[in-house]
Amino acid sequence: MSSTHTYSKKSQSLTKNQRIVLDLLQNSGEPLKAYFILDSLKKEGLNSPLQVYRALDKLVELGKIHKIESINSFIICNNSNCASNTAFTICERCGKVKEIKNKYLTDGVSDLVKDNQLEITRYNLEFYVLCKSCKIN
Amino acid sequence: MSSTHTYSKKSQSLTKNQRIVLDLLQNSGEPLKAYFILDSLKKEGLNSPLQVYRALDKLVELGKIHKIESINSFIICNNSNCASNTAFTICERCGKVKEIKNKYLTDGVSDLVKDNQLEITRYNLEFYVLCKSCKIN
DNA sequence: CTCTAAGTGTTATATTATTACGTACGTAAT
DNA sequence: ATTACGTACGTAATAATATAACACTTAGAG
Repeated sequence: MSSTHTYSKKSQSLTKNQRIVLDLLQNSGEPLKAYFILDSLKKEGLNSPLQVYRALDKLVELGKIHKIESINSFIICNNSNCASNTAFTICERCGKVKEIKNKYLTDGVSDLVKDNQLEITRYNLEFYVLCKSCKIN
Repeated sequence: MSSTHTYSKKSQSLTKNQRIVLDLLQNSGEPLKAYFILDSLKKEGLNSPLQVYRALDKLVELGKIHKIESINSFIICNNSNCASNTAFTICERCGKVKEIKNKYLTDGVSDLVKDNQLEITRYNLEFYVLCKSCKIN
């Protein structure tokens, strides 16, 4: 028999602010900066940096987005279940960022580090590259 | 034939500001923040953030120090020849940072990434860990 | 000596992020 | 139904991090 409740738990769903920030990042697909997000969502009712940062913090915690530390930007997560371990390439010339999905890579890194007798709780890998189109032109 | 010039390049020696910033990081061994460095070196004649950032930028470029992006801090380089590729562990509990020197790790990462058909120009890896003493206590 | 690249010193300002405080609201225990 | 609690919200103020612009100086190559 199913629950008599017809509504889902609050903890399963995002709040309005979290939702609109996530949607923006989702639609963009690119890394966005906090204050850009703020400007973009002024019309949705976001008025202060803190509202943005709180939403971003929560979304990072949930693994729905990632922070790219070296450019102070946030990007939608392309994978599933990578709340703690992330890897990106960033083109040095055009700035394009991609999340590295290759399981071989991330597993391999984990193994290498484990061999080094470290207890890893999470990691963030940022590879600066020359992307294909920038390599050509 | 080789050049007839006997270079004693300027690039071999650091300027005063670069020197005192490097010395501070060397003596500290810990990651330091730019404004902490500024405060610490007021007595040596550093008066503005820009003086610190310029010295830091140059030292990073020379590979003598590294920036740890996720904590906006700078640390003396423990290796040699790692201007472009760096890897750190950061303890989640006590904040202690160590540069990973294990050649096996960095070579391994390079290989993994090459297999992934990326042309890497440099990378920065930040592993959050529980360090030995924090694991015990 | 002269030219040039790199560095300096200073002021002002831009960018990124957090503290502090009070309010609102959903959930679970009483 | 009332209370207590945890989480999120809104707002103002401010802290922390980093760069722009400008004029001047210095070191080294030629």
